[in-house]
Amino acid sequence: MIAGMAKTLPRNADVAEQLELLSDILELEGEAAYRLLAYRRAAALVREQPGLVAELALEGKAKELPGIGKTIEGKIVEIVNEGEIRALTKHKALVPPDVVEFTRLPGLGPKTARKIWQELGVTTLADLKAAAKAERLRVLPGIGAKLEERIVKELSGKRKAPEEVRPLLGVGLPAVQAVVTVLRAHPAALEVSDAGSVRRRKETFRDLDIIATASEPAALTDYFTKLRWVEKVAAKGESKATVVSNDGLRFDLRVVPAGLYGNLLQHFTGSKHHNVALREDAVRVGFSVSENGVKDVESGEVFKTGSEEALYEFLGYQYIPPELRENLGELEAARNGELPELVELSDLRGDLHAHSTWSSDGKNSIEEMAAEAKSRGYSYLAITDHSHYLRDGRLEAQAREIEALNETLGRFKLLKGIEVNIRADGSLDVDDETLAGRDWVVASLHTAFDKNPTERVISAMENPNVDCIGHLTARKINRRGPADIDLSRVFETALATKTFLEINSQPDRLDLRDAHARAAGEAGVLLSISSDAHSTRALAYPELGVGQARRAWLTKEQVLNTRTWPQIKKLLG
DNA sequence: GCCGTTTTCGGCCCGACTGTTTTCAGTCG
Repeated sequence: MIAGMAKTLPRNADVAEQLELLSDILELEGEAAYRLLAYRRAAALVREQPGLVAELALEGKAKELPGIGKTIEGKIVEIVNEGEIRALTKHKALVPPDVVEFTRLPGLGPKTARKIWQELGVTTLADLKAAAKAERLRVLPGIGAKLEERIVKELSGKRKAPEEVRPLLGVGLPAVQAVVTVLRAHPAALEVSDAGSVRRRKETFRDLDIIATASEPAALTDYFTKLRWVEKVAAKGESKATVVSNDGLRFDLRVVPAGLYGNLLQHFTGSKHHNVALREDAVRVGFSVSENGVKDVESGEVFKTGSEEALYEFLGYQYIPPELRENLGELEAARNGELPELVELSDLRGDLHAHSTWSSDGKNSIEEMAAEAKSRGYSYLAITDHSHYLRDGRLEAQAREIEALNETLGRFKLLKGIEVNIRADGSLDVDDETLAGRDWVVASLHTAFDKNPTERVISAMENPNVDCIGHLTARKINRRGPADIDLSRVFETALATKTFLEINSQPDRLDLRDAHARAAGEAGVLLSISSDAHSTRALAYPELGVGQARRAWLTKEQVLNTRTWPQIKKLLG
């Protein structure tokens, strides 16, 4: 690329999408499965990278990522130079676009879609529905009345939203924790745990998984389906049930034999990619791993365990915390005994981003916020009300209130903070002299997210009064995508200017997100985990932020507010 | 197409469920 040439590189999501589409199309053409698997793995990997994989590909460094080789790297370069993978352009012309859509229908996979297309000449969704209605699909071997019926039903329903909305962790986590608590109290229950993506603290989820052992499995399952908030029982057997709650959340309970609890908890915690990689590793040393145990292929002996820890140990790994189980390097690190000791919620000593009624959207007074922070065991709380509500002498009045309260709070300290806006031109909406009088200054983007966001953040960091950047990309999960921030430049500037970055714990922000926070940590940037609370209740949000920090492989040392306020002050220089 | 604590060639996770079948392929997680 020519130096200085402003060329917009494709986002990782776009690269991944092209790789996935290519594999879908090739599969419909009958291509060998393992090439497709390689594309799909590469796509999944690309999605989870913090930096632009396209940039790495241009430098010839994308193939250092496990799962990307010379060929796929070349395809990514094609996306940069020509907008699309050449093979994708070519093969798109060979397979009717609707045939790819066929496979999105539940129960209809690539093999069946291919047969319908090739042998019946059906190429559009409308034709497919008509053929199913006219019972013309059942002439094909392997297709019967049931599938025809299903196709008609699926295609008759109102068009589903193009992308399914996944509920937020902040909604699912308390919900699943409440159900786990209720089930544990049942006399038949022995062990009960959350599982699945929520246990891994992934930012959104599809359903909520619970694993249990019980003296009487049927009794526990039955109790589960009769809890008062259950609106619908979608499936129910002796040891497995699925229910939908009155707020639309899907809960899955599996009651498993005690002797297999470790194997099954591991299996149902996932992620899928982690489990696949773990099983591949095991195959190489002669073990076959499944939810039913670890089988020694040669002797036929099966290792079953009630403990997840024992399972990882048996396979030759350190115990891998659920938050790390994404096949992003944790297996290798665990094999070598190099996993980091992850930060925990109880490590937090204070909160550096919170609002009070001085911000018009705040629900509680400073006094109430302080009492709640104190009761959480914190030794400090930064009140960072929005700058625009603190004009015309209100800032001074607020400061006096904080000072007066500090007289009454013993060793607990309220910090005079402020959250300033980074304007569209990169300047701050509060003058330097005012900022210099505050203990703690957070600067955030709140508007014009597509207007030079990187430059604006950098110019804010270069102001010596700014201590921390709030919610860096300003995304709102399911509502607004992230601003296009050049992370490596931001990290570089953060280190040079001694500015911290935040993991904002608001359920719909979680910003920095996991991959970004991991990259920040690797770059040596310290991160604060803060609530951005606008009410006393929201001071509990850092549980979610700590989840993201753990997914980002962060240790206690890499998190700023595991320190006391005097220690932080020293770092501010 | 990718990759190596046997390997640069010859493998590539595992099982449950479903609908279609008389023994299994395809789909799903």
